[in-house]
Amino acid sequence: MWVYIEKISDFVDKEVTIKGWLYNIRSSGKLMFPELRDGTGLIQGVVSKKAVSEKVWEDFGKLTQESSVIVTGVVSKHPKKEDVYELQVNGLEIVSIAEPYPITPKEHGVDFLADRRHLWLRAPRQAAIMRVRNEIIQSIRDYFYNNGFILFDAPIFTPNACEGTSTLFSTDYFDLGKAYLSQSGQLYAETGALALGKVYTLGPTFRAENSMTRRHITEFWMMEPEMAFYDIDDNMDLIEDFLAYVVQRVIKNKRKELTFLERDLTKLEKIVKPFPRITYDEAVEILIKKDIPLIRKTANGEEHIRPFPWGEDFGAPHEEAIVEDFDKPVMVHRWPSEAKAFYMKRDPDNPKIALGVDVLAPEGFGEIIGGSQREDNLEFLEERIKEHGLPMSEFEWYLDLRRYGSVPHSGFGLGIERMVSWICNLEHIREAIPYARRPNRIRP
RNA sequence: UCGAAGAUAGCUCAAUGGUGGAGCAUUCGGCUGUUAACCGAAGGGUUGCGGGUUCGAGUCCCGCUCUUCGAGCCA
Repeated sequence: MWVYIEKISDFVDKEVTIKGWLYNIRSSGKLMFPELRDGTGLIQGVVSKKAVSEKVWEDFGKLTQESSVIVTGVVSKHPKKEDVYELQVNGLEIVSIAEPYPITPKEHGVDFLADRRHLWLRAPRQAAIMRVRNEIIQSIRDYFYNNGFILFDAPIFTPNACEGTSTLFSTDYFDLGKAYLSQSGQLYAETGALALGKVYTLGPTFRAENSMTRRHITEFWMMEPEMAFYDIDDNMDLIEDFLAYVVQRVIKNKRKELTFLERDLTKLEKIVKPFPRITYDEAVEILIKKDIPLIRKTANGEEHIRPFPWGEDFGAPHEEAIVEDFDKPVMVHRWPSEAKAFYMKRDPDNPKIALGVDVLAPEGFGEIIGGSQREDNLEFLEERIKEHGLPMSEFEWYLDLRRYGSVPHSGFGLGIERMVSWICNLEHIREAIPYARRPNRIRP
């Protein structure tokens, strides 16, 4: 009977068939130990020369790394290791002998591996990450489905820029001139919220930023919920409830994979409600207390400005300093409006403040969520579009949301790959998606 | 875009300005509990590209290309 390796413990002392690939093989005279993988896990086979036919013995000798095989044998417990199973092999059918495989069980450089991403994904580590990614996305879909949200897919081709055109990829669009690849589905999600109440988008987004860091890719998946009649505080309530749900569910269902990735689960287990909420003002106080300067690049080097001046956005060292005292995601809210996007609502009590919130993941993973209450006043929004030099005509449909039954509403955007990086404790975002697109890489 | 480091065998890396090596991978042989198995042998190189200094350059100098790491920008 054909079984998958992840279910192998249900078949102890039974004969089973495994269909998969040879991951590695060791031999010791009259014994061979082929390691088999089938996409769901790894299992070690034991081939004893006296227990198998001469043909099976010889065929095992021909196998190369990643050769595809159908192996039959009896499942047994490992003689020395707890909760580890082996396959006492009695039959082998060779499906295909692999050519010399470039990715050996030894170490490789990241560029070498990235060139062979289509093969690298077969590695147990990469497969574990992909399983965690799958669980994260499924948790997100289940959370929103079970909480009354409607999946509302935003278009990828867009005519306008949400926040300036310098970071947009463009392409020709028939007789209509340029189309841009979406860098956010938010504006469309807002239309969905006013149509359906609570919606979310989940799809690829694109940023033409020449950012060569461990936290950036040019094509990434973003999940953006948008809720009518939610204010900034309702928004933060949702963020912490949602994040805690996803993290706890992934720990529960993907413990084996996270353990394999050497993730410290005690740190993830602490991700439960409530999360710390601090205002931008309080965050600046922390920076001043810790004497973290604002660093400005100048013609002849760097200028260190202290104390940290109110109104400036935070960089990596600032996020680090703010988060290091907490072991949960930190929600920093009520930002200087100057530094924030045109669609964020101004604080009615203080026009210098925008009702935005950034969520900084612990352990130095930085921003994983950006959100806000949206500007719902027609005149204010028109003003903001003018201030940002954006073409009013492109936003008429967006402004209609403020003309026809405008309501307070809020939402946020979560970067899926940053979430995966954080939960798996990855050193680089390139491992968080099957095929990472970066400024210097578009293949394979 | 800026800053730093780097590019040598299929891979990961050594080599004081003086005959380019090792481990792994590959091929062959040995071994009845291996697990990044081990032991023995063999094959494998235009030292990223172009120029310069020198009796002599992988090594020093100049230019270019590419990679990695960091910063900015952001999710």
